[in-house]
Amino acid sequence: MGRTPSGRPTSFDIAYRAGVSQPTVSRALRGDKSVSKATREKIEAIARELNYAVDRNASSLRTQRTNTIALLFFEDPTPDESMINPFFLSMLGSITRACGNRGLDLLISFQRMEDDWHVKYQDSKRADGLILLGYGDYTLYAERLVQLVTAGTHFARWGSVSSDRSGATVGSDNIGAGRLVGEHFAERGRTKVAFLGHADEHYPEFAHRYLGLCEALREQGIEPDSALQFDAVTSDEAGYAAACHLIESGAAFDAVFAASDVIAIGAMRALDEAGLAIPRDVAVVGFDNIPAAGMTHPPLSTIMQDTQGAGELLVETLLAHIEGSDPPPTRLPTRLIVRASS
Amino acid sequence: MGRTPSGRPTSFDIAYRAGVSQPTVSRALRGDKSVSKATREKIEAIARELNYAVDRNASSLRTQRTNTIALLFFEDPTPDESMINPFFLSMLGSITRACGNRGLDLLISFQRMEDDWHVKYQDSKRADGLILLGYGDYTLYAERLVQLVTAGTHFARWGSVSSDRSGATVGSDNIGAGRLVGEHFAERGRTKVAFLGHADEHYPEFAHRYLGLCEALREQGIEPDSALQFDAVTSDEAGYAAACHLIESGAAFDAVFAASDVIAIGAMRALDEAGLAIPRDVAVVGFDNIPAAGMTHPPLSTIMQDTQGAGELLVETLLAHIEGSDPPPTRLPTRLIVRASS
DNA sequence: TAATCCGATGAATACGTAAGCATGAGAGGC
DNA sequence: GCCTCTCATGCTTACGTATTCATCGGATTA
Repeated sequence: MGRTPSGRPTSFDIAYRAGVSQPTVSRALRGDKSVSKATREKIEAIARELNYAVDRNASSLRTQRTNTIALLFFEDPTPDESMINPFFLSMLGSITRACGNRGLDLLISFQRMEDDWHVKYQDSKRADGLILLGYGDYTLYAERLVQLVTAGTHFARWGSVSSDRSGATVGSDNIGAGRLVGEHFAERGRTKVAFLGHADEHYPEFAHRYLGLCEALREQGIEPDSALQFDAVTSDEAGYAAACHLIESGAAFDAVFAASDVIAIGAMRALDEAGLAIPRDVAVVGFDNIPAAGMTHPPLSTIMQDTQGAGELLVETLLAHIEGSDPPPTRLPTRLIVRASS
Repeated sequence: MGRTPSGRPTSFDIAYRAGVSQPTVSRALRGDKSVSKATREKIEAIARELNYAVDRNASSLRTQRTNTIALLFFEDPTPDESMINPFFLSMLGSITRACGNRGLDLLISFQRMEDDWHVKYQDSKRADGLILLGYGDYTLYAERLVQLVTAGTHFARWGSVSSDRSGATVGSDNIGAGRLVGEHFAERGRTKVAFLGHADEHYPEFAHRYLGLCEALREQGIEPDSALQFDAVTSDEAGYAAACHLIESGAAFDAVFAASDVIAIGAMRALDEAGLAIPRDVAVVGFDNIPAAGMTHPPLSTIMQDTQGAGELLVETLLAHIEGSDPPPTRLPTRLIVRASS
């Protein structure tokens, strides 16, 4: 009696039972200081008893905050839809954790990018902001970013840091990572280093990795040979194909730096089929430290990115942006994991 | 003029500009038949022009529907938080796609299970229902399921189908899959088949796989030896340990059926270290067909589950449940992928 | 003792939408 | 020429919360 006959209890029901008004219930449950301790405890007890939960839609409608962020993936169209880059899955894990720790809900979508992300998520009040995880042609992506910025959308993206200032950005120090690999090869006495991955503005992260590699090699007195760079997007097949082109080119090489582990795995298959021994004939280093990297034959040396920190930082950056500040881009350090392939 | 001075436009702003009332705007944008074509088009044009998006909180508050579902993971506590079972990641992909196709938003959480999922998601109107993906001790999980059922929560879970009827369930035909493996080994002339994975009520999916294996072997006149079953949860290390126990037991065996690919991968390492050749000395078959299964040495034979169909079916089942029906449990067929390990 | 102030609470309202009911203008039948 | 019927639209309200403002009893101060 005295409450909604059927269905979930509302703050009015709690209020009725506690002999107070609805606003007092709202205040009590939100921890407002102005509610006396006795009243608060009474209300909390009743709320627990009735399994009461604040209606998030009503709450969000009133406060204009959802405490939800949307995680969106941008990717090159692939034939196999079900494959998700393992590296981004690891990011997904760290982002979910970062959100969980802050009491934020996480909405995810792998849908191909459309024109209206800002409309669909922020303008419709589904989320307070967006986190963008992308791999694929950056120049296509960049257009959308500009749209988002002009629409006033709050977002933080993972990617190449220095390319421009379209919104808040967090990324690995790709140049530094490339340098690590270059130095590593130089130490091992490798001088003819091939790079498998795009090295142009369409894939700025890959380009930076290549740039760092070249810098380090030059510092060691080794002149990198641009004829040893072969385009590849992140896929097994692209890695295989790029390695085949490298082999067919007839150019001499004793090391391969693949712009991602997935590329490296494809490349190792090609090298193997060509009768080249790893690491004796060719040292191979990948990028991302995906789980599979530890299971190849031989196990793949690779660059580990700080996915844990990345998730935290992306969420933190996004929240700062939502609060109105303009957080500076951040570059995260990387680490070289040396395994048997190099 | 005539609209909210700053901020997003509302249906009232659209109405004002179109010279109609707010309800007409609402109806027009929802495709209500009772709005004339001319009016509808006018309203749609203005809405597009103003970048109008329906406020989801207001809409959900009014309709009591969120068009959102929550995807929750239940798992055994692991030391390494960042590792997510690759099989479930593949499910994640198919579920996101299934949701996307239906215009549903997907909320995800990997948070350790708490007492109040129903409160947190359904009672608070964050989601219309839940999809539960779990691996880990089922008996712990089952308690929560009962709570959810008694709370009237809408949910669909992935898992062992026949164990009980706590809510809507979708799962693979694990017994049938076990039989496929048993028949496969029998064809290959293997008679002493070990099983790595729990086979009790705590892990009913694994138990069914074992059951199917035993059935098939018996039909081929081979009596399965329960001394060749060794417990293992899904982890690399558990698989390695189980295989070591098997080897140390001194029992003769010429085949290993691992309850998951991750277990199989750990087991192959142990077999390798023990100097046993795969498949010459021991044939190995895994379960799940994770991406890494194709990259082991030798490539791992395994059971492929229909993750694509599973995602669709889970979403479909959940929606049916939300609509009030009580969908029957569904068992999805599996397929044996024969690679070099068997 | 009267003026003041503070802590705790209640009354009223706004957030933006969707749905039920009422209304009015034509169309058609007789 | 009147009545009914349909179609398109407007009026009003409810969804459940959080916030602003007003209130009121009691404690504090001069």
